[in-house]
Amino acid sequence: MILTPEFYQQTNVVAIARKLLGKVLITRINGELSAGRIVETEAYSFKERGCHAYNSRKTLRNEVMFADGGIAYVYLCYGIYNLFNVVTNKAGKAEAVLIRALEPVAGHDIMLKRMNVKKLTRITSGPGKLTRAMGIDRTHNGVILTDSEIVIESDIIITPKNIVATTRIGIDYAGADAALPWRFYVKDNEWISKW
DNA sequence: TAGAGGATTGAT
DNA sequence: TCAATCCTCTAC
Repeated sequence: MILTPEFYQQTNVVAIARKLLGKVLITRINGELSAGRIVETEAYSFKERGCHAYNSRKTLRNEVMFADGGIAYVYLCYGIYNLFNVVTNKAGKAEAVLIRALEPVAGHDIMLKRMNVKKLTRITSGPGKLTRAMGIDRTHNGVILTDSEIVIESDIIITPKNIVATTRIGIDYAGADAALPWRFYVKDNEWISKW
């Protein structure tokens, strides 16, 4: 079942980041279907420095974060990688969940082709890599995740004891907020970005 | 309008 | 440890 706008518009982005573990991200780009189970996420909120929209600072890039939850926020990082986020909360409350790793469940051949590799080895283990494998790029910024080329469906439930909470990656500039335990991943899963 | 830097990755 | 690479934001 496709996740509803109500799911995305809950007001606790950290809770949503936890619940997204086990869900399945599905893309149908140019008619090519691929899907992956979400095994690693990070939460970002306008309330803390790690977030592009810290202090509700609105720019051309992060504008979609200020819309109602349930759409994609895709942006270019380091000039090379597209990073895929799910916008959450209500309009005006800029929060999002970064999808950091997937476990491929369908469309393996398409992913291998997009990555230009032959073997299915950790091709979705990292935020920059999974967007390439799934065919996501900046043209998908702002698409509706409940009805578009990109959707997320509910699937298995990850029980709390199988969820690991730790600090986020690559946000040293965020000062004290870099210590927030807002990164979540499925325990012992071989597809997470780092362990 | 120029300059600095980044929610990363893979090779050295 | 370091370069690739280019868009975005900030300051002048």
